Formats: sequence, structure tokens, C-alpha cells
Amino acid sequence: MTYSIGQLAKAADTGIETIRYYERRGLMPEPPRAASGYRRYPEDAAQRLHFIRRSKRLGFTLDEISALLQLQAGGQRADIKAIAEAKLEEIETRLDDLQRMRATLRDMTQRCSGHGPVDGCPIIETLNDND
Amino acid sequence: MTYSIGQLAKAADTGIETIRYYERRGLMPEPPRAASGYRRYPEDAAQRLHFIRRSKRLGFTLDEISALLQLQAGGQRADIKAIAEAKLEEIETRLDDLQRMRATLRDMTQRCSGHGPVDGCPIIETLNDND
DNA sequence: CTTGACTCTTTAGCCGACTACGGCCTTAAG
DNA sequence: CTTAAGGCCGTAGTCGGCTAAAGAGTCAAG
Repeated sequence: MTYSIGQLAKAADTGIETIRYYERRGLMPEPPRAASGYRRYPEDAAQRLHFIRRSKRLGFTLDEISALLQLQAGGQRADIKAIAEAKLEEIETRLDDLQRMRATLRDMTQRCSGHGPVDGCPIIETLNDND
Repeated sequence: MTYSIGQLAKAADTGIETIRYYERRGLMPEPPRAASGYRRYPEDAAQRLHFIRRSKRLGFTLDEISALLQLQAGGQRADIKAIAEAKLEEIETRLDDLQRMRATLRDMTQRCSGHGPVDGCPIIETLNDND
């Protein structure tokens, strides 16, 4: 059984244009074509596309996913683990940043009554604090 | 005392180009010019620029900062609070997403020994799981 | 006065990951 | 057979927030 590009897109919950884009980027291999020029995807294309989408949801960039795909087709487990650990650290950094932002925003909104004129609003005052 | 654009940039730890960009975007008002055409910023320009930078660090977009600046110059406290609360929610959503990503990445990296061939690597297997 | 740092304007490029458009051809359902 | 839906390609545009480059004029220190 083979997929048309539209069927493949539906199966991976993505768009047709996205698949063609992945092909241009080298993430998806060029599939065989029908006589008409239409792409005919073999079964394992769906698996590969799922891999890409799942990796993306975990925060990997397309370049990183490229690397993962190459390693999947013959590499060392250590290299894969290194990529995943780097991503984990990156995400933890982002989490720290966001938590700091959340703390300030929470503080600001709690201290603001939400009534009256802007003059003296704790949110504005906080934003005006130097650094 | 007035600032040249370079002095103002230094004071707010930002770039000259950034200030000019904010001017084009309408975030910074057009300052008076010297006879030469050089921008001469009054004191309060530094305050305004600090406001913008600080807001940015809290996750506000330039459009949102525009709105905050307008409200600062005459608006209701409720409107300011609404913007801040919306941003807080947005950040909490992002935090939730990132926490889920972190959980999966942690799990993957912990289950991967980091030794041996890719075949059977828990990271790759997780990435291959359907949804 | 010289010279090196600063500033001016306009226009264009960058990052990542798509997304859209136009004009045409092919497939599948009825 | 018809016709709507699907697919082809290449190029260009989107988002946000800068950042760079070119080419010329200006300021300040020594």
C-alpha cells in the first residue's frame, strides 16, 4: 500500500506543503513518482514523518532532526544521547527564564487592584523600575 | 542634559539600530534634532526606553508594549491589568508545554545507556512511537 | 587641523518553519 | 463523461525583532 502526499499529510496530521518542504530540506527522501509525476509514498514514509513530527514537538529543530535521522540510519547511541541531553538543557534554561517572568508578572498583577487611573498603577511602576 | 543616540543606547544596554527601529515602530517618539540632523534625546527618553526593554524581558511583544505606553499616558488601570494577566496566562501555557517536553526528554535520556549501536536505543524508539 | 569615532538615511537581509499563489495537469467519484 | 478535488512546480511572502551595509556628513579629543 502506498500513500499520496495528501493521504500522508492526513496520516501525520500535517500539511502537504510541509511535506514538500521537508523534502526540499532533505528530511524526507524523494519518493518514487507515478507516470503522472505524482509522489507515491511507501509505507515507511509515514513512519519517518511521524518521527519528524514527534521530534519537533519535543523542541528539536529541523537541523537537529536531520542529524537524528542520519544517526538512526547508522550511528552511535552516545551521539543520539548527546543531542537529546543538549536539548534537555536548552529547555531547562528556557523554563528558568519563563519562571522568572511568571514570578514578576504574578507579583505585578496581584499588586494591581485593577481599579482607578493609571497613575500609581503597580504594574506601570514595576515596568518603570530601572533593571 | 541630553543624550546622543549612542549614549542612550549604552544607558539602556541596547543597540543604536534598535532605537531607530523603535522610532520607526512608533515606540519611541521622534526626538528633536541638532542642526546637523543628529538626534538629541531628552532625559525622559531613557526612562521610556527602559520601560520598553523591561517589558520585553517580561515577554511582551512590541505591539503590546505600544499599547502599554498608550495606556500609561492616559488609560484605565483595568486595561493594563488585563494585558498583564493575558501575558501571564500565555507564559503559563508555554511553561506547561515546556514541562511536558522536559519530562519526555528526561525520561528518554535516562533510559538511554549511551553505549552501543543505535539499534534499540530508547530515544529513537520513543521518537518512533506514534503520537 | 586632523583623525577617528559617531551619526545620518534608505534599503535589504536574517532566523526558522512554514504557507500561499498562480497556472496548469491528473485522478476519482458519480 | 464530467467535474470537483487533488497534485505539480517555482517563487515569493509571512511572522517578530532586529541587524547590516553603503556612502556621506559631523563631532570631539589631542
